[in-house]
This record gives sequence, structure tokens and C-alpha cells, in this order.
Amino acid sequence: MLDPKRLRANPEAVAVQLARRGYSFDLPRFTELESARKQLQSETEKLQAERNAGSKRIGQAKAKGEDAAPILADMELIKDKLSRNEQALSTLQADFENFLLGIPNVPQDSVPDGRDENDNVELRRWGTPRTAEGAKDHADLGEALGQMDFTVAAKLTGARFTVLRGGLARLHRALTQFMIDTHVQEHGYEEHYVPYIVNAASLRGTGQLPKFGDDLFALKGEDGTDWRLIPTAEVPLTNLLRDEIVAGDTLPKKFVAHTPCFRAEAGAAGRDTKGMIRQHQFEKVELVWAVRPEESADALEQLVRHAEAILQKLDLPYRVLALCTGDMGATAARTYDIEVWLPSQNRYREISSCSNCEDFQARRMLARYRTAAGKVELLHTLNGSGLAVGRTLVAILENNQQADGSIRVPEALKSYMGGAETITA
RNA sequence: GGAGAGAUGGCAGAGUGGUCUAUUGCGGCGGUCUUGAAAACCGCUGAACCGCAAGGUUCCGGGGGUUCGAAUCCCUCUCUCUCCGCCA
Repeated sequence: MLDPKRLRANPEAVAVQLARRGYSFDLPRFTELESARKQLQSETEKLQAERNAGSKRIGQAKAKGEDAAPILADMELIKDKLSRNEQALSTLQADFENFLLGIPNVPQDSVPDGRDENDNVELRRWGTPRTAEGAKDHADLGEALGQMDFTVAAKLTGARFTVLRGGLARLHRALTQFMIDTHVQEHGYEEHYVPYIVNAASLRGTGQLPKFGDDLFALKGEDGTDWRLIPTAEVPLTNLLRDEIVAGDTLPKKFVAHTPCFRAEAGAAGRDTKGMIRQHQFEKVELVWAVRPEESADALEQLVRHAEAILQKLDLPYRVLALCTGDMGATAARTYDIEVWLPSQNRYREISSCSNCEDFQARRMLARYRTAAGKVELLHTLNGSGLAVGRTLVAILENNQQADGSIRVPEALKSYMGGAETITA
């Protein structure tokens, strides 16, 4: 959510900034809502003040044994008007709130202008892409090993699910352990175990609701609960700070958690239908930071390096992109994507996305800290994948495939794989 | 799942219709005193929104209701605790 004060002070300037990311800010609607709110709110608050004063006088009169009837008659006049005003105001405030919740974050000045993924800017590359002739894709490799099964997963559930077994199942598990250990031991994150089901307030806090609910799996609650499966651990991890005021000396907070992620993939029909690239359920190790506002730009640089470190340890070639204004998620002020090399596709594919949300999520969820001077201020929040486990498995299969169809285990994972050098049928 | 008890400011804990827009204690911050510190004493100390400001409004787990007026009464939901049952 944007700062309403900022919108009020300079709506035209905000509209220009939002236009950079292709969002057209409804200035007339804002002006209309804002002036109606202002008028109604001040009128209502004045009536409330009158009522409070009148009620107090009644109490005092009764205490002294005087007749309160004349005051009561006055109050009768206020009562109706006040109740109508309060009702109108609460409707208006809800409309206004919804309007505000639908506005995306303002991109930082340094974010490249652009319409879509074609306008993203490559910042750096690491490693040498293997351009093996006749490289097989991960699905063919995995099925040939007899350890990756989409057919039986479709029987169990439906499309976009996977069953792994044997060495690949272990590799998958090893990856999550390796990633968490690295982030905890080398990068200073605090490990968390969190719920995979969250309520609507949490989803509103991180920005999935109200606008992006289509991509979430909802649990049918016969008892009226409104629960969804998490699309990313960003939701529970960031919402740990919802409605909290943390002590300034506990910052920065650096959280890591491994969770499954559930996505309906609405609107992705027909894309990446083969293999494990785009699934309804996948594992991810997620990194979340909460920092002082002045520290968030530097935090994003550190965060993306932490994600890169995993790929470097696994010896997987990748590149880092600065997303353009048109390709960023709604909550982000600046985003870096990391893309890993996939030989079968002869291109880089997204394996991590690291964003600085500044105070956009913090304002929605009232995540605050106390400054040294004792003032309460909004935090800045950041999140990034470190990494998407399924896609990392895909990258290892494709980049480490050998002529006989076996998979070479990366050096960094051997201790997690019981010392195994290769995965074979 | 059954029975009962609860939810109040950082923490503890009063308040059961009006001088309560919440007593007090602890903690925290500042001051006096002191060579320094401790102790003692004095003062300050919740946040959300509106407002240039003065100031105003809202918030006692959430939502709804009664009333001129609700922390307090009524309805409802959620959560916590105790006991019983079941269970990974």
C-alpha cells in the first residue's frame, strides 16, 4: 500500500511514477473519494465529539441529582444524524481502502523502464553455459532413470504434479538441507518452521489479496474460515512481523524457511506443460529480511548474492537481471531475477526472484520498529528465493547429465547424498 | 469432540453502565543527589487515523447489538488455559 499522505500531497507525481510500470492511476476517482472522505470524516468526528461531551454532561447532572432531560432531548437530534454519518463513513473508508490496496508499488528511479520481460536488463553472468549437442531435458532424463514419474502423479492428483523416487527424491531432499544450512551457517539467517496454510489477513499483508487471489488454492472451510495454501514462504515469514513493533536493535531480521508452495497457475495454461518447471506444488527455500528504511537498498544487494552463492556452490551457470518496470510484481519497488542455464532449452530460466518491497507490505500489515529516538516507523521488507528447489533439481539434471544417462552429483551435495558420486538407474 | 475458566497498554494486574478517552505495580526514559554507580526521591512513558497547527476521533481479542453514554450488559466468532476423550 502506498502512503496515503504521499498520494494526497502529490497525486499527479505518483500517477507518473505508476505509469512507468503500465498502471494507470485513476486520479479522478481518487480525488472524488478523498474529498468525500475528508468532508464526511470531519463532520462525523465533530458529531462524535458533541455526543461525547453531551453524555458526559448527562452523567455529571445525574451525579448531582439534577434533571438531565433537556440535555437528553439535544442528544436525540445528534443520534440519528451521527448514526447515518458513521455508516456512510465506514462504507466510504472501505471503498477507499480497497482502492488503495489495489495500487501497486512505485518503482525505484533506478529500475529500467520497459513493458515486459524483453526489456529486463542483464547485470552479470557467472559460469560457462554447456551447449551440449543432443542434451536431454530433465523430464526425459528423470523418466529414463525411473525416478521421475508424471504419469502416476497425474493419477494421484492431476496435471502439474510430480512423483520422485530413489536417488532423485534424495537429491531433492538434499538440496533443501544444503540450501538452509548454507544460509544459516554462512549468511546469518534464522531458520524457521511455519504454517503452510494462512488466513486472509496474512495474504492481504504481503499483497496476494485482494487482487491476486486467483492463483491461490483455497481450503473449503465448512465453518466459515477463509484459509489458503501458501504460494510462497514469503507470506508466513513476512507476516511474522504483522501488527508488531520490534526493537530497533534487533534489526536487520533475516529469516529463512523451507516450505512447499502451492500455485493454481491460473493463466499459465499451455505454458511449460512438460516436466517439473511449472508445478502446482513445489519446494522453495525462502529468504526474508526486515530492515530500517535506509538499509533496504544494500540489503537487496546482499540478498541476491546469497541466492547466487547457492548456484555457485552447485556450479550451475546463471545470469542476474534487473527487472524492468513492466515485469515487476505489484509489491516490488525493485527486483532482481536470477536465471539458471538449461541446456535442453538453450536458454536461461528463472530460479530466483529477489525484491525490495520497501514499506509497501509493512504499511499493509503495520510491521514497525522503534527508532533509537523512540519513534515508531514502518520497516522495509525484502524477500527472495534461495532457491526454488524443484527448478534447481531440474538444472542439476540437465547440466550434470552424462552420456550414459546418469547424473553427476555436485561436489557440494555429496555429503548430503551419503557420498554418492552419481545418480544411476 | 465434551465440561469449565479466561482474553485489558512492553509485562503483571485493577476496573462489572457515567466525574474512566482505563487505578496501580514492574520495566523503560529523563532529572535531583553522587567522584562514578547503586539506592532513594521527582517527572515522563500505548498506536491508528484526521488536522498547517491548536486540537479531534477511534481502539480494553474480532464482529454485531442495547443505550444519550459500554472495558463493563446481550448475541456471535476466534484464540488461550484446566480437566476428560481421541490421536501423528
